[in-house]
Amino acid sequence: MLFKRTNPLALAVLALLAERPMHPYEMAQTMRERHQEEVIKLNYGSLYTVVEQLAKHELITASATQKAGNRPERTVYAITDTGTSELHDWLRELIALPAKEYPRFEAGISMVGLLPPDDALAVVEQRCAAVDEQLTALAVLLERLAGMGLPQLAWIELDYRMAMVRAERAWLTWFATATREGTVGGYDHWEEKHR
Amino acid sequence: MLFKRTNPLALAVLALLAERPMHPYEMAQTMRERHQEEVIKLNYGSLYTVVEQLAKHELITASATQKAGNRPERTVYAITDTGTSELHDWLRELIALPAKEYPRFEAGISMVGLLPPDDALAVVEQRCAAVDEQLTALAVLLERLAGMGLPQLAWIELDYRMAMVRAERAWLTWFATATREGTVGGYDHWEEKHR
DNA sequence: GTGCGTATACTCGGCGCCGAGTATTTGGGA
DNA sequence: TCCCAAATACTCGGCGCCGAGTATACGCAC
Repeated sequence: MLFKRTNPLALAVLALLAERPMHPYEMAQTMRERHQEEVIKLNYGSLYTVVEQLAKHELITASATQKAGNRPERTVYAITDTGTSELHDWLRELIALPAKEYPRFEAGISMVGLLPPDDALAVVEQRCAAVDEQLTALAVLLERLAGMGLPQLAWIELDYRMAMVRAERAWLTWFATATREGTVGGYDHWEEKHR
Repeated sequence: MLFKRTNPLALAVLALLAERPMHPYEMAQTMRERHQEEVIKLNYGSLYTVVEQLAKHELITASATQKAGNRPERTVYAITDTGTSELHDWLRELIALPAKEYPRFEAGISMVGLLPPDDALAVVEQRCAAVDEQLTALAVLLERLAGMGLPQLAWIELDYRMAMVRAERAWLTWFATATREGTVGGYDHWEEKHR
């Protein structure tokens, strides 16, 4: 059976083991420290299943079982050669080919016509405010990282997200004003239906 | 047990039944016709489980089991009052509150430093091309829908997506040139590491 | 030296999602 | 009228993901 590139957590594991051998719990710690959990969903259950999968496909191997002090045994894993090439291939694929995804907001906004126009306007304005907060939070974080002397490449994904969130913000303001002024195409029918 | 707003397919089911009673297979057909499957992931397995869940929570009810011709029995469902209010509440939540999501590309680009700069440039340029195709496909679709006389509200989610894809395209060209010219922060170290 | 909160390290049962598979019916061509 | 492809309508076993739960060990206070 071939390895399936489903859970990006497996990618993170490969990337971490490309640096140095680790045991699963340490991977989690490291991901936390580096704010990687912002980009890749992490939870313990998935982590251990993913590690097991990778081991089964020999992309990583249990390199040692240490016992530090009287702690329970820890299985330390290391990346293999096939693992390294899988890491690079997967990475290339992830960047080169846009994946079909289903953002929740798209689902929501596609049915906005089911809400009365003034309700719709209200919730869109709420989202505007929330998105503004995301934007300032991101700006603060970028400031801090740049201040720490980290190069842009180390937080390039935040740069990307900033651009995306800004674009959403712009679209939301457009839609809000178009709704407020009744200039969005089909407004008359919309307004009439909810009276 | 409370109903959990996990699978957006359940939202689609509620929205369809808000129009008129239907049996599951008909829901799928309708979603296909309206290109809703572009926005909300649809597959038969999930559809029937989701319908069952909704019925269990009395957001919908089996209103009849028809037998058209000699076809197998079909269970027709209808939305309830609690179902209708659930639909509106969920919709409001979906629009008002940005959900934490994990786009695959963010995961990929966050590790772009693992690839040698010229490899990275190549895959980013591949993505540029792919995104351009998405853009023209979207433009064609929008053209067609507008030509059919449908109001903008009927395809507002495509308008949103268009804005997002455009923003991604812009960011990609920026990153590509910054990589090509070596002006992205940390380039020297990146280039040096892969030699 | 004893108590207790926190960190460490992992487990496990369940549940939702998936999609290929099944069985029947309809429609159209030869 | 016989056959086969396409449409109709749903089923089911499996698998990946989840996150609360468990158990031990360390360190700090008093």
